[in-house]
Amino acid sequence: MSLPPVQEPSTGLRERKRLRMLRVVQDIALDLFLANGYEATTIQQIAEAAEISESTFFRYFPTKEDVVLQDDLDPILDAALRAQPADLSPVEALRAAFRQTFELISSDERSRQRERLAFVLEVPELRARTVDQFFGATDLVARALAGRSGRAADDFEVRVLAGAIIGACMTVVLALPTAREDVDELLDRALAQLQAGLEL
Amino acid sequence: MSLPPVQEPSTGLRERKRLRMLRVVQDIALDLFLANGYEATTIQQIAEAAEISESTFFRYFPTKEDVVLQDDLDPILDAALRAQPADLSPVEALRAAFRQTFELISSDERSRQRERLAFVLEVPELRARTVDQFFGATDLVARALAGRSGRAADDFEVRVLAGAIIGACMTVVLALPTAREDVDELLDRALAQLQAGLEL
DNA sequence: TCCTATATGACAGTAACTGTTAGAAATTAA
DNA sequence: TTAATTTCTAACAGTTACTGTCATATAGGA
Repeated sequence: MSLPPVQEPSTGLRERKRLRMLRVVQDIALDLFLANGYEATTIQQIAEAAEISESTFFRYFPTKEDVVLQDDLDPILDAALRAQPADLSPVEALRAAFRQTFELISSDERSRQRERLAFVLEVPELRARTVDQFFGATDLVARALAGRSGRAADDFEVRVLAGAIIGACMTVVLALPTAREDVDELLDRALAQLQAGLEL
Repeated sequence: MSLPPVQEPSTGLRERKRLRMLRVVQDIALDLFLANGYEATTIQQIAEAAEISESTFFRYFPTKEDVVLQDDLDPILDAALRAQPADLSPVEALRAAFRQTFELISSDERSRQRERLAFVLEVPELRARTVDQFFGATDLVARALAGRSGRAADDFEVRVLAGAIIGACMTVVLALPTAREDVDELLDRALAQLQAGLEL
């Protein structure tokens, strides 16, 4: 089960070369950041290490932050969630979607991703950018809940429930860098707790 | 019931003058932002309009964002939450704390605050900065939950529950600009839904 | 009233971007 | 293969947020 690129259609040499170079730049940048710190590393240094111009850097990534943040996981999770059978409960569907998505990440890539996440959470500038991911995820879950319950996606109660679910997942992500368990196991525990009710 | 300054101790003339000027700058800056847009408004323009130097602006606010974001509400909410009687359920305590905090805001200030919130949510740079407020709020709630349930604040289940509560509140904040109801009413509805269980 | 501490303004400098332009490389057509 | 066209790239100048330094001014205390 290999991880397919999101947009297959444009498969010219130029596009593939660009994509490959883009990943290389991300890799080099992360190494530099981890070694010398985020602020201390300039885009000029990244450009020099990757042997591209600063112009090209900004054509690849709109901001310095995006060189760390950009990945293709969101649409994959989205697709996985939509692909879940309709008779699953919303939380069950989410649990399954998470599991499938994380299975796509190979085990050597997994430690790197974990390192990246820890770094994102500890750099204020990068951590801040995760808001929109949370908001987007809430939208996603709200739509899934709406589809499975027959209510509107902008229904207040649907949105509150979606927010509670994502909020719980959020704490898992935060706890991850210091936890010894795997992501999917912690997510599973959190969602199971929600399914069982909110009591302590 | 007037809104007391957070740090009473340093009440020198210099300090009061500084604080008053700081609020004036915030007010002028928000007007400029609302009129011309966040990015289009430079710090130079704000400084000129407020008749201070750019140096002074940055001595007041560490970043351009903070001139919009900085306020004293967080410690007040914190104090209100701590002041709730111990026999209230966690969610009940939170509802009461919210109600008390919002009562402190006078009605003419309230529309201004609402305008500000809508603006913060629509400017990516400002919206991004709300993450840490969410994380901080989750910590706050986790501690409150821990204190009321006799469990540790870093207990996994405590944190998941705190995350779910804050996640639900988050959707309320997001819905606020387009809602006709008041904040405290919507928060109350959301928290009541959580208390009743997570079903739809 | 003098002395000290702190706030302020002016200045120079850095780094993240933005926009433009010329040239190189890849795609398409002949 | 060659020619025409499109698209990617490098180089450059310019703007703005932000940092650090230094001289000056102003408030608080003796």
